[in-house]
Amino acid sequence: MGTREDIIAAAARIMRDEGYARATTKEIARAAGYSEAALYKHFHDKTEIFLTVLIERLPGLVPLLAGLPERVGERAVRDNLVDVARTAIEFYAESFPVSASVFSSRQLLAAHRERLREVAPGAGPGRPLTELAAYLRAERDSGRVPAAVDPDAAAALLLGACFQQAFLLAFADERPEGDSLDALAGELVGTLVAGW
Amino acid sequence: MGTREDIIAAAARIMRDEGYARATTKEIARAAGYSEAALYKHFHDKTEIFLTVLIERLPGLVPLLAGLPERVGERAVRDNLVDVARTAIEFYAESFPVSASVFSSRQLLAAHRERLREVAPGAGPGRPLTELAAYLRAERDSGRVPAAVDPDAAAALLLGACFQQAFLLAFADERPEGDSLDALAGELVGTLVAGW
DNA sequence: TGTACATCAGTGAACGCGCGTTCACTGATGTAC
DNA sequence: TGTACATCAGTGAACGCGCGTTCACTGATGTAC
Repeated sequence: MGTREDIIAAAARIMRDEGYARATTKEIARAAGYSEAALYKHFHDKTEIFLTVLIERLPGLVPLLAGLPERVGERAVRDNLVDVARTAIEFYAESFPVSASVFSSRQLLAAHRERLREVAPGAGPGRPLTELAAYLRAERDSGRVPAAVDPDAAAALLLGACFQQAFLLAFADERPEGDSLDALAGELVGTLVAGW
Repeated sequence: MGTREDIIAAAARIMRDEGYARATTKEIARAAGYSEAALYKHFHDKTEIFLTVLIERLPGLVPLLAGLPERVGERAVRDNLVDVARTAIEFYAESFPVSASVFSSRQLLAAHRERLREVAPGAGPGRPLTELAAYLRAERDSGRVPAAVDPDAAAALLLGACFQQAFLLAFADERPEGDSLDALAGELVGTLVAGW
């Protein structure tokens, strides 16, 4: 792992565990095992470190959702959705404290939006919804989901619930735990698809 | 409006419009029309100002949800839910940037949780879910919602979706706008209750 | 091969700045006699 | 009634601190001849 990666990893860990306010250049440098001055050999300023963490260290939901198209027609739709819900809750719970920091100033938010547009157009917090909706649409076309179901709204309901449940967990300073996580994912999906 | 209220209002406005990082004592004092020193006649420190804003200035969802019990058996359940969804999206969109700031440090989050427990036990970000679930349970008992519906999961789906949609709006720096807000609320509720 | 120079990751120490906070003070209002 | 004192909201100016950032420097590695 190179110096740059050390720095990003340290910054990500501090932001997640201690919060954005505690992620000072001094702390990041110390945790990474370099001098503060070294940070500036690899990044233009502190904002760049933060934005890099946001973009490079939080791919998270992409792997599972990218695999969804292959699951069309495989296993029960319901089981696929429970997988999605479980993963989404875990992902959001871990990333929430870091992502939320982007709202600490208007400029930071704007800079992040801009960066995202340059580096990974189409990505961003709305991406998972689009991908899940695409999966549901495909299943609907193949007849495994009723024609009347609105894929976008269904995706918004399920991922929205996961997002908020993760927020509530983070707020209470709890980690999503195995059994109750499975139960929660099952109940959300069960209720969503109750009429399908 | 007394000095204390002036200060809280100014702090709330700056936090919402500019972000937590910009809400310095200097800015708050200037916006409120007092000296910085005046802040310390009314609050112990800056954290207390912030926590007061969080607790006193964001009652938001309480009014509508408090009115829900009276609506049991009145109007269509679906229409009541659309009202809830519309209000919830607006509320979350406005409060998200401020609430998110609580994650900027672990201590701040802990202090807020503690404060909430002292001042308004039972309140907090999970409260709306509890209240909406109670409403759904009451409607279920009166036969207007199928017995098979899980009120907690249904409330989590609907309010979770509103919460995340508000996040997406805030992220894109957009305000929820009339027509599309109605449409969104309608689609979410329609999809949720499709099978009821 | 040795030698002279260039490059570059990384450092220790300092920098200025803006932050939250505190100080001694003012001036208006209330109170006792 | 006037007078002496207490109280208290609010101020201007300063404080120390920790922040992000920059500086001149080092020492290891690569390169040309």
